Amino acid sequence: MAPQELLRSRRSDYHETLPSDQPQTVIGEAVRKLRMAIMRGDLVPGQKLVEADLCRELAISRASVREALRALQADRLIELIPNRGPFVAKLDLRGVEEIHEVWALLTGKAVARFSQIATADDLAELDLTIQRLKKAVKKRAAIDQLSATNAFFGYILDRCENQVLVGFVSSLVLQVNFLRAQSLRQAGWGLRCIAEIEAIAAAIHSRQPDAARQATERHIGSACTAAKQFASDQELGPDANAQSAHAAANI
Amino acid sequence: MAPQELLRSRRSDYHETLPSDQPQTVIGEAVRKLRMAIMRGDLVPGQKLVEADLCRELAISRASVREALRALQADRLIELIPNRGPFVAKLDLRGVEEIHEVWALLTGKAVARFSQIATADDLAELDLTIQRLKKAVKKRAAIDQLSATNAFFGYILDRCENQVLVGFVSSLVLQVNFLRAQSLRQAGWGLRCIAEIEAIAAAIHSRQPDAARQATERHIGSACTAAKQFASDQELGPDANAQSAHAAANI
DNA sequence: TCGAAAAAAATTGTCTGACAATCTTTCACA
DNA sequence: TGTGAAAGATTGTCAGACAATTTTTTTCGA
Repeated sequence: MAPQELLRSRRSDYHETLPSDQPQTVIGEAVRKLRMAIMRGDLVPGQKLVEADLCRELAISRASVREALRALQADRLIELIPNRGPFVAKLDLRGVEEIHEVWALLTGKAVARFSQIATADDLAELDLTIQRLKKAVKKRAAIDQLSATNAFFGYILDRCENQVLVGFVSSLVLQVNFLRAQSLRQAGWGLRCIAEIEAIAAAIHSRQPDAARQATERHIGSACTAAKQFASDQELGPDANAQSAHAAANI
Repeated sequence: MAPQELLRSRRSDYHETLPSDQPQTVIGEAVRKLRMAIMRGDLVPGQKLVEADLCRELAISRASVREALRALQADRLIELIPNRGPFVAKLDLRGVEEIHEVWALLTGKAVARFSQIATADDLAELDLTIQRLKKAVKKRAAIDQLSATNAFFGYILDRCENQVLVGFVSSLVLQVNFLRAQSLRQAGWGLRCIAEIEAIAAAIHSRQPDAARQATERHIGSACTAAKQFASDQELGPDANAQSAHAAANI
């Protein structure tokens, strides 16, 4: 009923950082908008989407909406249930754990390798992102904090020379981003985050791949703990959907 | 021009083993068929696909074909180039390496965990798949050999309690399967494969997670070496496409 | 004869409209 | 107060259309 306004192109989001392809096509644009809406939490997990509504919101045809939804489905951002339509993907506790587990494994690998091949410039660059992170935490700018964290790992991933790895990590980040955004607000998380990331950086600086990996896994481990507090754990049965759908009506 | 006949449902393939969802919808079925055609090599990497042809082949509408293609695109099995249409994804040497690298990492993790939690029944079950593998190698049944190998790792992955991990590995296998099928024919690969997998099994039996992981990484490492021999390395410029497209005309 | 320019044919991106099959909601009734 | 049937939504899929773009073919001049 009430327009959901997925389309407002609130730029200057940290989101731009991650996936920025396919700008030219209507469908690519729709995928981008929907992805952002989900990451940002405008689209609530479990919420039922109605194709006709999305057509209106995005001002595109149903055929295009459906193509976009297919793409999102493959990213596990939405579920397409036959004859029932698309739902924003929901993560239970276990799902959050699984994602973080793989995330830690992959990122740990990237960090370990990075610590072996990083140049002096790389290290300096990395330290800059840590400065950014500190500033963001100090001024309690949650979004900037996420952005800086992403920049830190993004820099490392970009240099690890494995696009497959980068793609997988991006996909995982996309899936839990809406939880991360919430857990950021948790008291004390900012400081802990700084400490953990500095530990990683220290290990990298001293060229200790294994220590760097372990530090990374610890960091993502605490991110997991934080995220789990916000995961829609309760298996409330069929009501859950209706509920979140309602919650989303007034985006 | 000449019909490509993607549709012939050559069953009793090992392919059924891996991805078997969405049977009920036209699009899901199309995705399945296209996936198999690619894995099997009926659709040559780099080949240009024409939507209208696919409509004819699969006997479905263009809208449906396009939805299916979107799904395949997300799996990196095809590339969708704006205004130029879909192409069967091509892997260069580096791509093959990257895939195997991540594959080894993820599978290594799964094997390590499995070796910690496997029950006696699990171990027995695992040994059965090794018997199957040996039989397949002995009678030089390439397909059965792949099937048995998949069964071995599939069993382990299924028990590792992480769907995300399983999903990623499946996706990777899908992408390199057509290469694996070729490299199987390499002389001596069967025996080496047996030896490597037995090494993994031995480490699992003796509950040595780390040894098991290393053995796994070694195995996938040699699979990578084998696969690389068949990867379309040569960057032949624009002709490459035309060429493979032609090659595929007589499927 | 060879390659560039122009014309023709194919193909893609996207939309509209349609309709049967399948959910959901509503409502009357026991 | 529950329940089953009717009415209303929504999805799955198709057919057809058309501008924009790409590819192929044809035409021509050097």
